Amino acid sequence: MSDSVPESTRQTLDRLYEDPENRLTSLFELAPDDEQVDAQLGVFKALANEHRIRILEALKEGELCACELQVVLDAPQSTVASHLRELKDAGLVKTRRQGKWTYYRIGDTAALQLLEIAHALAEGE
Amino acid sequence: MSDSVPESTRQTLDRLYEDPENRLTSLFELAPDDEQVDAQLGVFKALANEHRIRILEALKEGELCACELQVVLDAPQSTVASHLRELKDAGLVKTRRQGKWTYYRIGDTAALQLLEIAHALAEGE
DNA sequence: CATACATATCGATAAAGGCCGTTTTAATAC
DNA sequence: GTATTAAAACGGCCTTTATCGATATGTATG
Repeated sequence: MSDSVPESTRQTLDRLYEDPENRLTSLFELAPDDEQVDAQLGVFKALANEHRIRILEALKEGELCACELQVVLDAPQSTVASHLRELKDAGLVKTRRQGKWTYYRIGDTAALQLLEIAHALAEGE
Repeated sequence: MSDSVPESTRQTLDRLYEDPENRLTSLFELAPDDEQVDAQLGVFKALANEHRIRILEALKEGELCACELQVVLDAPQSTVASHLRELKDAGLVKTRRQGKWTYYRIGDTAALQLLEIAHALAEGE
């Protein structure tokens, strides 16, 4: 495995550690597998937008249809629709169709936990 | 307050509810204040990147210097440095300078909670 | 002082994401 | 069937973010 390590890196590590070979190995072991990172990334990307955060906050109190969310966000229909699509794709909201209305609700309480923890974390700074 | 509501919205709500005026009011109350959303947004933006997630995962086990994180990420020095800057600005990591090395560590255990919850959430899909 | 090296910042380019008017689909009522 | 309305998808334009070589800054050592 150490064949893939550039010489410059090896030299750096040589200077830093008694046992560079061992340290190198443990550094590589710190990398989580791609699937896990991709999964986490999908969730955080879905949350990394003001409109989408506002949608989830609004849905705390219960389900709302897309047209109501347009009022909450004060944004055009197509804009709101695309954000709802992203939240749904990420599994953060679920939908229920009733007649011509589509109702959105929180898909997993973990989504609310994320919002709360992020809020608390930012407060603490 | 209802002066700021477009006529089209009012008409939609008229069709939907017995007491549209009341419903409109409660819809507006669903909006959290800008500061809270900004704070949450800052956290999620910082987490919405594969390299930055990998950095935090690597720091789970303890502090690492920037040069070690270059090995973990297998990315150029300037790229890693800019991600570290973002994580620091977001309060997700803290730094300690020792000689010419800068050591990075998790700034708040809430950061690790976010990673875990996001992972679990995505698994459940 | 000069040199070496770790890290930080700058800046140009490339990639990704967001916005929103328009169009299409789907459900309902007549 | 037509008309109406909610929601979804399309597509062009624009803004934001990411990348990474080059340069600057900071910190040791001789």
